[in-house]
Amino acid sequence: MAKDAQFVKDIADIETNFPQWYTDVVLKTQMVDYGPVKGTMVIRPYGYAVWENIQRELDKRFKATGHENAYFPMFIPYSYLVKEADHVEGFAPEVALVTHVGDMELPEKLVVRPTSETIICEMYSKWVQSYRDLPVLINQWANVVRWEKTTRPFLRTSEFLWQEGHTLHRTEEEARAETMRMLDIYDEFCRNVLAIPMMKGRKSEKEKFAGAKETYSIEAMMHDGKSLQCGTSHYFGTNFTEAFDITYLDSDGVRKHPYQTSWGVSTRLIGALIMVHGDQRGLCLPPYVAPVQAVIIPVAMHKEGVLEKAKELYESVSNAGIRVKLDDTENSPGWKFNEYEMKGVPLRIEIGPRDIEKGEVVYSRRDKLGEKFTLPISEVAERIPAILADINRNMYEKALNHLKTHTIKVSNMEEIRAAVDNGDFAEGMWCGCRECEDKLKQEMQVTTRNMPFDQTPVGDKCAICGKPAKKRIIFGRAY
RNA sequence: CGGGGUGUAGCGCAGUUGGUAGCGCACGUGGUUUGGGACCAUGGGGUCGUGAGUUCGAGUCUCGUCACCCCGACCA
Repeated sequence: MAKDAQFVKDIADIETNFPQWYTDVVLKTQMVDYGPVKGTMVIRPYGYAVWENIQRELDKRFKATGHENAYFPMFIPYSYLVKEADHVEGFAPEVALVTHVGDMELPEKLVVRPTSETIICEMYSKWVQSYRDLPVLINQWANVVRWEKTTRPFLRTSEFLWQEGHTLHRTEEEARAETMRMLDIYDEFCRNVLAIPMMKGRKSEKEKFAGAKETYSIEAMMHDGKSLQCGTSHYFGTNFTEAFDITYLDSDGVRKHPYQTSWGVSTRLIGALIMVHGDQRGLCLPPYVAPVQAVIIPVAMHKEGVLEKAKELYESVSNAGIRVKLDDTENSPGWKFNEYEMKGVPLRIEIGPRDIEKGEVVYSRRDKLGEKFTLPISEVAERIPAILADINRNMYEKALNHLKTHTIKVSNMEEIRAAVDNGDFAEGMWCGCRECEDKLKQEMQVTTRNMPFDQTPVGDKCAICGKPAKKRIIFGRAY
C-alpha cells in the first residue's frame, strides 16, 4: 500500500474518506466538471462517452420490446402539474419555474420538467381514442430539472439526463406486466453491461413515486455499503389517465381509462458504476460501457519498429470492433500505466522491443491489478472479446460477493443500527406502517430500500416495533 | 435551510508582526530519455472570490457578500 501511495497521492483514501474519493475521481478522470450554476454539472467527453454507451445498450433493449422514441417539450404549463394531487405535492418544492420572457411576465408560468408524466398524459389524451390505439409504448431521452438542496455530480444534480418510458395499456394485467418487464430489463442491463448486481423489489408507500400506485426499484450497494436507487418502474393504474381524462372506446362499446406505467434510469447510473467498481487507483470501468476498452502502450517507442508494430496492432484490434486507443504521446510508459488505471480502462496492452522479438504482447487487466499476462501478437484481436467478457464477469462476481457478504439478517433496532454502521444492508421484517419508517429515518438515517420479490419470511415480528410483521424488506442508508 | 470548512496562476498549495506575490505540478521551446507517474536548460502565465472599511501601505486586519466542498433535513 505504501507503494501505491506515491501513485494515488491526489485521490483521497477510499476506505476512510469515500465522499472525497468520489469527488476526486470524477474530477481527475475528467468524467465531469462543475457547471457555473449551483448544482449543475458538465459531463465531459470521457463521462459522456459512458452515457452514450449506456444509451445505446438500453435503447437496443427498449426497441426490442416494442418501444419507440419520441421527444416532448421541456416547458410544461403549470396547470398540468397541478392535475394529479400527489404528483404536484411531490414535485412542486423542487420545480424550476419560468415566469418571464425578457421584461414581459408570462400569462401562465411554465414548469421546467422534473419528469414528463403530465405533458405526456395531456398529449396521450388527444392521441388515444380506441382500444386499437393501445398499447402506447413511448420512450424519451431527455434532460430534467429538479432543484435539489444537496447535489453531487451524477448522483444528484439540478439538471440530469435520463430516459423515461411512458406506456398506456388496455388492461391492468398488461400494464403490470410492462412494469415488471422494464424492471427486469434494467436488472439484466445492469448485470450484463454494468457488471452491477441489483436488488429488485417494491418500494414502500413512503418511498414510492408521487402519483404512482406502486413503485419498483433496482438498488445497488456502493463500496461504502450505502444504497443507490438506480432505476425505477412505476405502475400507475389509472391515477393519471383519470386526472388527465385519457379515455378510449373499448371493443365492448364502453369508454374506459387505460392503465399506465412509467420507468426511468438516469446519468446516476454512471455514479453507481464509479462507486461500485472503483478502487484506490480510481475508476474501474465495466468493459461494455468503457469509452476505451483497451489501450495500447508502446514501450521504447522510438526504437526499431516499435511504433509501426503498435500501429499494426491498433489496426487489427480496431478492426475487430474493439474501442481501442494507441497512446503514442511522449509521456513515459509508467505515467501512462497510472493514467489509464486511474481512468479505469479495462485492458492495457504493452508492446516493446522485447515483446516484438518474442512475437507477443504483455497485457494487464484493470480488475486484476498487479498481474501481467502475455499473448501472441497474432492472437490479440481475436482474444480480446473473451477477455473483456471475463473482466465483466469477474467485476460482477466481486460486486455480488460484496453485496452478499454485506447483507445481514436483522430482527431488531439494535441489529439494524449495527448493520448499517458497519456498511451493511439490513434485511428483516416490517409491519408495514409509516410510523416505523419515520422512526428509523429519524433515529438512524436509515430508510427502507425495497421489498424483494422473494417474500419468504425471515422472522415474524417487525424489526422496528415488534408487532406482527407483514413484509420482508431491506433497510439501509442511501445516497 | 442548519453545522463545519475552503476561496491566492489551469490544478494542488505556501505566504511570518500589514511592507516588491511565491512553490510544486501542468503548459511553451531546445535537447537527452522511455518495461510502473524520466531529466537538464529555458520561457510564459496573477484584478489574491467579491464589495466596503481601517492604514502612508491590505493576500494578511474589520464588517458585509458570493461561490464551492463536507456533514444533516428533502430527493433519481
